[in-house]
Amino acid sequence: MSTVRLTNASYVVLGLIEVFQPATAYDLKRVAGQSVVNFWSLPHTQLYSETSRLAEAGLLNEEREESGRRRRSYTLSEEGQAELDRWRAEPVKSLFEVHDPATLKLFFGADPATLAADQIALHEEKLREYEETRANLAEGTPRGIALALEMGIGLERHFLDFWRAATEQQRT
Amino acid sequence: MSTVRLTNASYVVLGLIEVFQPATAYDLKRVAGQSVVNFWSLPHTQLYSETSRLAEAGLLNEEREESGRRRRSYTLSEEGQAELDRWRAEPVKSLFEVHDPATLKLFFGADPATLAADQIALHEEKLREYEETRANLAEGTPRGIALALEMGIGLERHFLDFWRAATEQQRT
DNA sequence: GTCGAATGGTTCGTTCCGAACGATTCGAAA
DNA sequence: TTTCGAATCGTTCGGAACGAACCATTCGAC
Repeated sequence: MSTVRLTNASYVVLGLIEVFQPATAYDLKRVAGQSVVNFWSLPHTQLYSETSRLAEAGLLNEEREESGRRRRSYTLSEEGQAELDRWRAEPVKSLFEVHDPATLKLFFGADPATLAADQIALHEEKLREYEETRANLAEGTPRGIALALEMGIGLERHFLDFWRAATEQQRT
Repeated sequence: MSTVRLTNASYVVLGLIEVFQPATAYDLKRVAGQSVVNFWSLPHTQLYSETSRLAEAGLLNEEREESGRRRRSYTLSEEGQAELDRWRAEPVKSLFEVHDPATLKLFFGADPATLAADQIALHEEKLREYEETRANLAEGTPRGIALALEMGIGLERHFLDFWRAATEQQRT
């Protein structure tokens, strides 16, 4: 219950737990993998370290199975809920950051057409995934979740347009 | 001259040095700040650690001023050049990753309109920057650099559209 | 010539990342 | 009803990435 610095990764965990509690790190991993990592990427191992960090800080309650897998299961504590609510109401004054290995290589002189072929295939696949998710969205899905999905779909379309254009211009 | 693991950050440094050599970490910081960090974000301190890491590995030559600031100035070594060329020719099999605090908060239930106001202002500012950069682009600018800039501009437009739409839908 | 601001440069503690691995559970074939 | 491979579940660990904080040099204005 020492004070820890809360990062965006912390709020990923708190936010997911709020909805899916009680949940194990593995539960979070599965659900994060098709939602939140699309605009806040993190490795699954961080869900393990972050949950125990937050439990130690008193923002999560931890309960551990006595036998078998000895899973640790988490729920939001009152402090955790309060912290999450506080964060949610607070404004955001910074922009996104991107790590795009393909554009990086393009920038440093790699052949656009070669890059484009691979990137187009990958982005198409991703777009298909998103659209499937959207098709399966339940009735009462919160607005924020639906909006975030639209964000991702729009992003994929943008990248697809970009790489397609990059191939075409090749003839100049 | 031990072997180090080369990361994308390493190629950011190698790629920039190739063009601007001889260059100090500070030189890289300035030039990176308005180009490469837009699609491969990194803190400026990493340019210091990465340059010395690469010098130690023999991919950069380091020369240090004897007096005053005692700046370390770097040039590409033959091995560095070879490594960069190898990397440039190698295909990219992965997609971008994003960290967007605003979409994250949106996803977890923050008010879209409130977020949108701030985000629109920030993205407009960024877009203005990009367009200024484009306006000042020299004649013989390599194609990759121009393309990467278009990528960034398109990205900003996408985010602007998204947040504007998010505000409008508010009335539903 | 001095003083504040801008520039230049680095250190350090923490978080993030991901390869690698080990342990349970499940299902199908023997 | 064992057994073996695949899927699931969970964690460790070393190194890269991050960013706050700080100090030093140089510049410009008064």
